[in-house]
Amino acid sequence: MEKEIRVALFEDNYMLRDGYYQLINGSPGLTCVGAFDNAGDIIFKISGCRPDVILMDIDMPVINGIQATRLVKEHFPEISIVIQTVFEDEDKIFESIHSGANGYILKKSPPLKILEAISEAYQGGAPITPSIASKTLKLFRQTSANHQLKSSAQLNDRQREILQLIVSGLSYKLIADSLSVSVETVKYHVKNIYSILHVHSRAELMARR
Amino acid sequence: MEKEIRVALFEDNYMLRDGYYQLINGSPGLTCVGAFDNAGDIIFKISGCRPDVILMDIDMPVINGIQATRLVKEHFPEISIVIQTVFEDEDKIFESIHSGANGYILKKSPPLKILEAISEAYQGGAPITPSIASKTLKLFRQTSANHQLKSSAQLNDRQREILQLIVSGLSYKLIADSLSVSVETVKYHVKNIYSILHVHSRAELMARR
DNA sequence: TATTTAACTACCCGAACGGGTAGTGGCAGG
DNA sequence: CCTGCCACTACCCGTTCGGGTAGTTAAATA
Repeated sequence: MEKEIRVALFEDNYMLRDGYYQLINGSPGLTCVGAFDNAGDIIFKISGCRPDVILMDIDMPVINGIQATRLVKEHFPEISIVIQTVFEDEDKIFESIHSGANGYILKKSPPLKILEAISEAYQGGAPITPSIASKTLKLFRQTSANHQLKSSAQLNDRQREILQLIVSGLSYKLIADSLSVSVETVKYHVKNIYSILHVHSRAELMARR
Repeated sequence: MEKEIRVALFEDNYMLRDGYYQLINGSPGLTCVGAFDNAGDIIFKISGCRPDVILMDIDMPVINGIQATRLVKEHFPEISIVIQTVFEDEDKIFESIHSGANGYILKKSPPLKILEAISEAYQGGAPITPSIASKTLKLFRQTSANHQLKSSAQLNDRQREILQLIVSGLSYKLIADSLSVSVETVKYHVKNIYSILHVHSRAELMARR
């Protein structure tokens, strides 16, 4: 018999975590080597139990599943991570993919599907719920389609103008003065820019170029 | 008689502003075409009075003299700006120079020196108090000396490591987790990095590269 | 051994930021 | 005329940042 797949679990809901734990350990070929209710200090936790696959809840206290995924992938790129969520939120999917997650499934998936997802991820596959799959395709069309002219394409003139000032290191107030509009207006545009480019801060914005 | 030098005044202290106004208008060859107690909406104000030289207080409400200078230089690079301050603060000098100011003098300078500074700035000179001059030289040695290996030289290993994560767009919390240290420690290092590189935010930091 | 320095941890506070919601006026197309 | 869209303004709220201050520990130096 070949090696068992070592699985670690991150899920803040006690009932769910316990359920998954039973489910995994009850499956031949799978062992749950760790179950945690948050992803704080996740690198340390991972170092302790050395999983092959991580089943990661997306909504957790301390740091969320996406951030946690990014961290793990930085230190242990060989570990497969399956992100699990209740939502089919477009942004969450986008971020999950970009955080390096291998799969993205819904919590409402039947237990059998979850076990399949773990195995599939371990074998190098990309377990994805069909409804998720279609959304990722849509996102890929939007973004990696162009990919380099992306950054400031798909922005209108005003947004591009403000983006320019943002990346010059100016604050809302300075941008507002520079354009002779209110600070609120600047915030309005920046919000839209963030949303279009799928970032959430100046730092992320500037890192993406 | 040649054209008079048109001077605009930004100074929040009423007494001083009035004094300067009298001083300038009392000098042959100089006209005070505007005196304001703050630099809010400065582009509009400047557009209204079209000065050749601006005498700018560094400490003002709404937006400070350095920010104001940056704005003016963006829109009217031909206007000469003399920054005036009570402090000989190293950082302020550094920022003033980088904001594009033409001169930097102390408020305690005698009136005659101030008038000279205005004329000198108008003629393309760089009026600077001697004590300021020596500090600028020191700063230049530190920074523009290297200029491109600057950014991460003069930082130690730990600081360079954290800088790397900062420019990747990570938050304090994520950096902390990534390095397995406390958020406070990360803040500590970032503070030092900012201080060394003379910036005050992620945005400025990333703009400088 | 005493002193100093570097790296780290911690707490505090005000300002800036991110994100949500909502309302205005103008202009285009139905 | 109504509807939708767009640029803009505004307010709210929770979080993050930036910066000041201070205390700990360990190593280096005197």
